[in-house]
Amino acid sequence: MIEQTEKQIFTEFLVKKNLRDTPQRELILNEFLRREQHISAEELYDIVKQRDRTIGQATVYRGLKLLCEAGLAREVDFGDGTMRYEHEFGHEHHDHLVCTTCGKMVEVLDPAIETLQKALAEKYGFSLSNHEMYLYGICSECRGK
Amino acid sequence: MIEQTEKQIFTEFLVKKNLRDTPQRELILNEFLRREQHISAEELYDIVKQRDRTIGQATVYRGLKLLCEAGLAREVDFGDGTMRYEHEFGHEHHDHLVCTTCGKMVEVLDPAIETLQKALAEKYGFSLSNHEMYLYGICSECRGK
DNA sequence: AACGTTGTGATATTGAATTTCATTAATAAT
DNA sequence: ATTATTAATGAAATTCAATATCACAACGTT
Repeated sequence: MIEQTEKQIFTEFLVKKNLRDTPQRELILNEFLRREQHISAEELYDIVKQRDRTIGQATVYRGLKLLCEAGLAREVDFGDGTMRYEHEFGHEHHDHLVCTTCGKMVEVLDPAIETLQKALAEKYGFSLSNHEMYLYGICSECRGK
Repeated sequence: MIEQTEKQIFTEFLVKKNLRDTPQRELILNEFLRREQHISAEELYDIVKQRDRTIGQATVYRGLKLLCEAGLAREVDFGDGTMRYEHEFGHEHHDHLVCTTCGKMVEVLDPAIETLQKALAEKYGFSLSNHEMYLYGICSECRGK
């Protein structure tokens, strides 16, 4: 069961960092794992509030940060002023192809591009640690109209 | 003289849009053109204030928006919560290679990557209109330490 | 000069994200 | 177990970039 593994990772992370396993953190983790879409801290806050009326928004922000540190979540910035979070575990690195008309988002990966990126960085003496690539265009459906 | 050309572009843009040529807009344009680095609205505001003590910050924000619309500036988002602006005119499209240690930034362009990006988008039925690519790594100087 | 339009600057507002801090809960020590 | 220690929480305040509001000023036209 994958979720089991992710919870294990989180628990191990907390232990290693000398952080505590709290009901709030469990709840944040569970609700985050339960959905596959990109989600903002505020959206997740609304969701967890339904299960724990007293949870604070700061706790959700803090919790999502922890998930990132634990390698379970990753920040995604679509440039609309709100940071979103996506699953990291079980999802290989990928880039994003976004339709500027309907907002549809496709996760893409091109090994050839990845290789060239590394080579490009090295050409300038950089050792590449990570990258972000967002491709913006119009999807076939939107173009059909 | 390049600046002349850029001012001409701006003037033509204002005429075409039925907007007025004001001293504030001239000042914002001039001070923006005068520096080559990426600059934030707030930074530019501090600069133009030295020449016009009464200029408002909103005017600078609005002015930079106009420069973007006129094709003279482009927004760059390094993900630190502040939007920066770079020259667009006379600067072909390029991507960014950023050192995560010292913050050094290099403008890069790889035609092979550009081609593959287009192909990748088309593979998913998207017609690519633009893209953003940020490569993060450590430069040779920082690695030497 | 009078009018309508656009621009400006001061201020207020927004909205995401973070900080503060008193209180509460989890862990460790006894 | 009880207590002491430490970390986490929640409410509220704060930060900061960016935007909106609005009275007033500058301009252009007739």
